[in-house]
Amino acid sequence: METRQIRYFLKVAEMEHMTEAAISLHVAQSSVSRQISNLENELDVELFIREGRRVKLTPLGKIFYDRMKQAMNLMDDAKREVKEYMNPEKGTVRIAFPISMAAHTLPSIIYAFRTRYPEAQFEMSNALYPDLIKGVVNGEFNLAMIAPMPIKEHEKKITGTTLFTENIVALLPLHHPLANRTSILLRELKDDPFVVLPEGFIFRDQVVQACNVARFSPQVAFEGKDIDALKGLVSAGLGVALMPESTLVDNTPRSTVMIPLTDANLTRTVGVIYPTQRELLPTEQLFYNFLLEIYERLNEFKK
Amino acid sequence: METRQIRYFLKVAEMEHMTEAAISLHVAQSSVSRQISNLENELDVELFIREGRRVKLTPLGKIFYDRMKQAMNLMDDAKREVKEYMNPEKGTVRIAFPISMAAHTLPSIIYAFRTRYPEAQFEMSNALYPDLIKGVVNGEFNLAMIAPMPIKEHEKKITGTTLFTENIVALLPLHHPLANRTSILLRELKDDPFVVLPEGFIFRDQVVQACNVARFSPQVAFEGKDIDALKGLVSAGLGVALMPESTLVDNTPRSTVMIPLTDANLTRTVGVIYPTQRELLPTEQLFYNFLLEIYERLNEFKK
DNA sequence: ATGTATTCATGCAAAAAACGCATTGATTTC
DNA sequence: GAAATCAATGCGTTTTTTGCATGAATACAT
Repeated sequence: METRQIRYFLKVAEMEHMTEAAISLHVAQSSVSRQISNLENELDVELFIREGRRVKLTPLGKIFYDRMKQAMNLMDDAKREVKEYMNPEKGTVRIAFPISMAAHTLPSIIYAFRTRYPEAQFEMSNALYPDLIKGVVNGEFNLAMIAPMPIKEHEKKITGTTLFTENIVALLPLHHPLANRTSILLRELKDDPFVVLPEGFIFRDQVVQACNVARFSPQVAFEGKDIDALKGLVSAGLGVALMPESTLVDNTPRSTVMIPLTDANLTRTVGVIYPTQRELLPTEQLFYNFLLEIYERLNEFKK
Repeated sequence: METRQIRYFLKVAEMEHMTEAAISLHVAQSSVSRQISNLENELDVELFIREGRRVKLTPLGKIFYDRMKQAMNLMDDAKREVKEYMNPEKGTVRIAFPISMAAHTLPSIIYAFRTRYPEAQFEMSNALYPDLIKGVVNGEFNLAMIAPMPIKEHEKKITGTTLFTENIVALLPLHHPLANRTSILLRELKDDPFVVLPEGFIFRDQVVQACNVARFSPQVAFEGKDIDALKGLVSAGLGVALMPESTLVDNTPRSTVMIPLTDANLTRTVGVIYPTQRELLPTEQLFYNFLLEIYERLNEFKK
């Protein structure tokens, strides 16, 4: 069982297609086919079902995939750890975050971090809420920004810290009747069309729940698959939206206005998580400490 | 980073000797040397210090060793899991246990298990108390019998069940003044020479502590490095010993006599542990369930 | 101190493994 | 039913690994 075989296996499993996997791996299709075959021989097990011209993982193959994914992540991390050990400030931070932080929160953190450590590298990916947690648990990445902070249920496998609490605000088109107010109550929007994220996004659920607390069900007019899409929809006058305040800092779209909500508890907690079982890589540890330090000072300042 | 390199690396790290590692791996020394060198080149790091004709892990090498050990255990386990998936009853149970269970407890359990699953295989190893826990955590084995059951401190990483509670009894030479009694108090042995396990064995500490509870410090005459050695020492009349009852069942040595102790709480809990983070392999799961079932019935019967 | 025995690293040829190409047979698509 | 796509396989080529021989450095014994 050589890592080359495992790498080929993982790629084929993900693509469910040998030829494409071979292209993606920059080797001939025959090589991939043969290595997979060797692997199956060694394990004495069918990992793929050849149905017609497709290959799909068998149930057993899926189990094997999960295990190998984890093992390879472990090995890759170890490699990075060893390489970064001597000078962490030149290493790489691999971090994932929800789309809502892509525009402002993350960039400003990274900017600050790179001011102190100019040679640090970043690998970023965004993911939906459950995948952030899953990714941290199975080692796809070791750090994730997340909002809201997950609760007890995952406590055994992930550890984290709340960095700050931010307000949720309303974004209205400029010609909206309430656009001139300095603040509103959420319930005042009960008859407005809402633009929200699609099902599956945690922030959509938070919006709907907030409305329910304000004793109405939001009338969903449009769905946009990221925060910027929502902004566009509001900007076009197609509805109103709720957003975390940080996504609007320095970035309120044209023809819209941001209005604070005076409802109680209309906030979300933003934090960072990492796996309990594994240690952070040197550079990531540096970044994590940096995060805590920065936000501790910032929160202190707010008081 | 190929698994061949990692296997060579692990062996060299353990033996601190390339030539011996090569012999143990059934390859030429030059191959091992070359692969280690390749690995170091790829990682761009010194894994070993060449001091004279020895090789020792650098501090960084130690970190890498731990990571790789874990990764390889994961891969090996995955391989076994996949192979055993189809028919668990033909698979292998890898289990570790303290020496005190080597004579009676383990063999009788295994005998019973093999009566139901005649094709099951066993790989057994014994280890000191802390290594039992360490081994389960880092994946050297997935199951360990252990006594006493460890407490909270490791709760996050290991899970386990208490199987039964057994009495601790005294083993006396046949000509001992108390040898004809049907039971004694531990304190009656306060002036006797004791034979005990060496430092580092948990059961030694238990014995000493039990004596302290009986308000005396045992006078240690001899140390034997396993239970059978202790039995021999008692049999030769060199002292008295305390032992878990199960180690004497069907096996009281010649010229000795086993006497129950009437002190309260002179018992130890015997249990089985497995890692919280990983799932048991199919055959091991079978064995674990078997254990629970057997001892539940047995404990029921005792009442 | 000097010689001898070990031990790890390296050059080089042999063996083994992986690769790419071409082709086959099976299946899907139009 | 023809064309296209895909995975498997035979085969010659390339790459990698191995083993042997050797060299350099160190430890040990006398």
